[in-house]
Amino acid sequence: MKIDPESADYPYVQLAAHLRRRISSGEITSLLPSLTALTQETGLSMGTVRRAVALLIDEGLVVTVPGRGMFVRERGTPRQS
Amino acid sequence: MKIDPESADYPYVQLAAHLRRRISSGEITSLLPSLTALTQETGLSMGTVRRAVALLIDEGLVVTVPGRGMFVRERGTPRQS
DNA sequence: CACCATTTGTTCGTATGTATG
DNA sequence: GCATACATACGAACAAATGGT
Repeated sequence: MKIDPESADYPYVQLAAHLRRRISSGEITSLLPSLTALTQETGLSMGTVRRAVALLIDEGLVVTVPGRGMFVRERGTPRQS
Repeated sequence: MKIDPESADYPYVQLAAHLRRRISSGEITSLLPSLTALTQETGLSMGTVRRAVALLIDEGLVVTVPGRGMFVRERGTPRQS
């Protein structure tokens, strides 16, 4: 993914929007790329990637499982397993 | 304030709870201590203090104004000025 | 059982940007 | 221009959970 530092939107907002699109388009169905994978894809730092994901978690779109990964939350599933 | 590293709660959770109490008790009425003041009071880093405040912002309890400070949101006031 | 690789979660210190006065 | 204060980002470290060897 390309992050544009010149954009009016902050990188973490851009990445969140990008992931939102990849999810709603069906490109990502269950398991999201790991944090480290996303840092490499984007060139962003881990903290910034984490922050973008935090937005999706707040939106109830994604759930995370320590040691496992980050998953697209299924419809009608509790936010926290 | 005292942050207990041995506590089960994370420091940012402890601080958020502490500020919530100081607000609901009426000890803090409008202007909160600045981020730097809170870092000194608590011994936490700026990022961690910011994170605790972010919780209160999400709860609609606090609003921030760059260059001004952080304020207790009045009832019936929009979250973002 | 122990060990280890992977992954998420938190924190730190610092730097830079932006808004206010 | 300058000082204050919030906002974002970076890189690094450490912990905890999971799953496989």
